Amino acid sequence: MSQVRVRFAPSPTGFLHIGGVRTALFNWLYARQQKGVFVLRIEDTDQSRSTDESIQAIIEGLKWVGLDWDEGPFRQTERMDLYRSHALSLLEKGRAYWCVCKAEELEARRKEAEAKGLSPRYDGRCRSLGITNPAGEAALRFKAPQEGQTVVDDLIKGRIVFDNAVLDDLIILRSNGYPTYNFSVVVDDALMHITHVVRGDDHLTNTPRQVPIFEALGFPVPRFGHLPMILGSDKARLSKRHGATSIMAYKEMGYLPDAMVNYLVRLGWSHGDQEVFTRQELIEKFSWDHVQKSAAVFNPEKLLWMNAEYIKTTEPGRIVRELVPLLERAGLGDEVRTASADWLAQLVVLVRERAKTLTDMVMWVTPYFGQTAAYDEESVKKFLTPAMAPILSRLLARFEAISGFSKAEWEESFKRLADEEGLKMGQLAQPVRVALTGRAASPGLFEVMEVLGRDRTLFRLRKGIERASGA
RNA sequence: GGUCCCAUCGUCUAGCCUGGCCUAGGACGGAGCCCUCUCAAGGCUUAAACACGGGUUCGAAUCCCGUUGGGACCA
Repeated sequence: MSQVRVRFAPSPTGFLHIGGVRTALFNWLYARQQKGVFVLRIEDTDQSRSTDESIQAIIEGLKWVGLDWDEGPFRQTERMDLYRSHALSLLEKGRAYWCVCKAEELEARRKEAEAKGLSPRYDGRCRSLGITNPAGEAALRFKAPQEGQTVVDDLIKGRIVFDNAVLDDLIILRSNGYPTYNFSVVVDDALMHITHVVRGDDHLTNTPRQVPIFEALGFPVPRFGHLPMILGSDKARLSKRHGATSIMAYKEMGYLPDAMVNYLVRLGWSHGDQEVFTRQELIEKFSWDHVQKSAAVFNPEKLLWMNAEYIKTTEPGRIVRELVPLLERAGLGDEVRTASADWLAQLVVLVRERAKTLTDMVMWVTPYFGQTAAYDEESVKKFLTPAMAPILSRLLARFEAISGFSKAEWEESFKRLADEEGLKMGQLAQPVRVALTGRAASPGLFEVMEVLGRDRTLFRLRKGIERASGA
């Protein structure tokens, strides 16, 4: 058994799409599992729509989700000679012919055929003309088989039979000298020795057109696999209307690449009831026969849940690394630089089960930087009332009386005071919470104090008392 | 129009190949309860699906045929 070689072959006409990432992911998983080779190929034959920025976006996106390729990126525009020479070799072999039909004529005949209720395929009128040296504009057409069947044993859909009688002689080289999509793909896949062509469902009907070309060229025909599409909530093909579709948009929104990969792989693939997989597990457990045949609706809520799972379980240090750039962007650069790695990790642990995204986390983590907390006015009004001031002062006095900081000790002291004042825990906790964090919602009070440390806890408590009694 | 693909809770899916263990399981989301210093997280409970119609069979979500409905491609 020869080595598995798979490829991801996007066309660079915009950002890297979620669907593209999933196609790449399935190929990548299979390559890694089979100790095979993952090739990246840029299908930029359509030069009018291809841009260098898009190529960068593809590379950037794949890197972000950690899908590394072993060969490439190859660009079709650098391989034009190959397509031309192989097209001409088909001509020599008598498997292709020059067609001098004009575009307008073809269009007219197509309409006519359609009007008669016939299928609008090329009628093959140049097929037997045997043109050797076309005078004017001419395209090269492939002599497609006209009888028999083309059978594709699809990795995902199973056995599919196509009648060759419905195939027409498709153009492989346009009159301008450029190869057509169906031809360049075949040449590339053949020359790159791709063993498994795994791509979107939308290419399924291209397959019976491509298989005879492999054969005519004398190349082995690869296995094919067609992945179902990803749909939006309205079951239409996923598009901007459904929200973000660019993979990098998810980075911007604070998603973790591992969460993204985990969510995407579960969109169409399953392993019993398991939802969360390490990357190693995915590589080991992935299999084509558990890939769903039908299209799947992209569900942002489940992705969000998945991301929260990863935020909760990923090693804090790694979260810190992802978070720091976002904190810098939020204007906390100086504070972050003076903070220790351990403290930042502690901070992540403090808020991690409340944050569903890294962007979320920035919001949760902000109050713990700096000497003072920014007050949320509504919370202040509600909890830092003049009536609370004397009680908070007594709390401050007790805390000050304890040298050093011990969570257990401070908590005990806090509860005793609440008890003596005839207050429920919550009645005392909320004002303190606002004093310490500026907000009415936060992690557990004593964990907050621990992260703040003794000095800042006391400082913020004093500030809170000032605020409650005066201003 | 032709060819091809697809069809289990709102969504992702298990089960289908190798019929009975399925009064159809899990997950997200929803509802409710519990926990609780707030917000979360967590725990428990709950509603919710085999597209339809025929066959085959003692028995069908599972096999076969058809219908319907989606989708892709070719233009």
